[in-house]
Amino acid sequence: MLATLKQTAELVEFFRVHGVKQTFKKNDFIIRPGDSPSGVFFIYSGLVKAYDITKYNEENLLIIRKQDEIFPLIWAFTGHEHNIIYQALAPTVTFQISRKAFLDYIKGSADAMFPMLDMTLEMYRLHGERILNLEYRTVRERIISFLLTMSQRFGKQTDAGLLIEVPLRHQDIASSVNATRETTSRELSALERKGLLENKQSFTLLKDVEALKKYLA
Amino acid sequence: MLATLKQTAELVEFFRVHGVKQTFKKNDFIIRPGDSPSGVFFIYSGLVKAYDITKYNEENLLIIRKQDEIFPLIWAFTGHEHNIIYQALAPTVTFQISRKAFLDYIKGSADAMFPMLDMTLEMYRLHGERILNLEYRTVRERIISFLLTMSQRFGKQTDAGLLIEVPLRHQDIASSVNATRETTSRELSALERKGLLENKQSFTLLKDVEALKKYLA
DNA sequence: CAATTAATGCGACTTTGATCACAAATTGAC
DNA sequence: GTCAATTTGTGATCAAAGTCGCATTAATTG
Repeated sequence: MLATLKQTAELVEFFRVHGVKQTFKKNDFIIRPGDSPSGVFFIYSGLVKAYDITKYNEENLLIIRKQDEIFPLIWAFTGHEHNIIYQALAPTVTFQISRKAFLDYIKGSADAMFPMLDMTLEMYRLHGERILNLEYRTVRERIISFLLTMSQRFGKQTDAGLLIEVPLRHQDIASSVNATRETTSRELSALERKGLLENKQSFTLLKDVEALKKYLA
Repeated sequence: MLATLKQTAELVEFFRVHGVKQTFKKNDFIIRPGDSPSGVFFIYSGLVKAYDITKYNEENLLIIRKQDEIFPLIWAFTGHEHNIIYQALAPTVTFQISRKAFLDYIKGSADAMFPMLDMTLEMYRLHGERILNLEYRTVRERIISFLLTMSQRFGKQTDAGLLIEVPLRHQDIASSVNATRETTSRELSALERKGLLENKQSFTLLKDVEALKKYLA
């Protein structure tokens, strides 16, 4: 991390003071299909799913954003729009400011640049991991690799295993690993039957991380 | 772009003055398989291919870097190592400095942050495009989408069509679109036979961009 | 400019995973 | 809590692309 705690705290403070607070329930849209972003959002608490709709009308999960992150990141800096949908995956509080106010602040505050660069590097790194994940040739391997990557960002160690408290539908996982929902359902069932994990609509529990990693060797 | 021309010029100047100049011939390794980066490289001129080797011993092309870009980007900032291989795709001149000197400079110069953030955003955006590309269900569509994306970054309009003067082997394209070399060869041949493009080892010419785009509709 | 190495072309065959089609289960809304 | 909507489970079938194998062509190097 380049940014200091102080720099990060200042950024949060900027959004709290100058931003418009909004609260979202689970499944509420923050940026709807086809909408232009109305401003730059800072996630004060909660989880936000970013996805797009393919030409086959399927959701393609791009990334899940969490506390202290900003979206839409590329638009915030470049103004470049893409048809990305942002939807709360959990009760979420955001602070929103206009793109202009955001850019003015960033350009005027050297300190604010550090958290921004950190965040952008992290998003770049995450996308890089997703690309590397695709090297695996079977859907099973890619699912395992995807879940292990998710656990780095969202996993909590419990006595039952590594818990990922993120609502992931099979379609979400499927699109992340470039497979169909059906194949993904079948593979998840197979892994559950082996006792390696437990996948529910509100969480995924990796019960035997070591055994899962063996699949990737 | 956040950075001004002046800020970019200063960054180039920093590397020129403090960096060690190195020249590479086509196909020379800059960072070899298994090597730790010896420093942060700035591409003064040329083209650099970043790829990794899969567990099936195939090359997986990650990104092609060009003039005014820095690599390895994530390592430069975070120290996080990846087994990424960097190889010159054309005669290339770089200036190399130590990671420490790089970080000292970045942290001390607010101006240097802007080109860095621009660069990182662009890399993030490119990876995002690659992920979106995978929404296409057939190899043919993904190849076309990949080549169109490449043309945004490397394409030059000529009277014969959009010319991408980058040496792309079929394996490079194949790994970028998650297909095998063989399938990619067959699809490229089919597209050549239709007169839509011409693919040689040193360049790709998109002869009928409109017809190619129709495949993606 | 040979000779060696690397990259491409393509046939024949196989397989993974896509597709289609519902039933069952889970979740959300009223 | 009940009903509707969404999500998941799974069988049967099929095809797109993977695999294997080797000939041909292009590029590199001494």
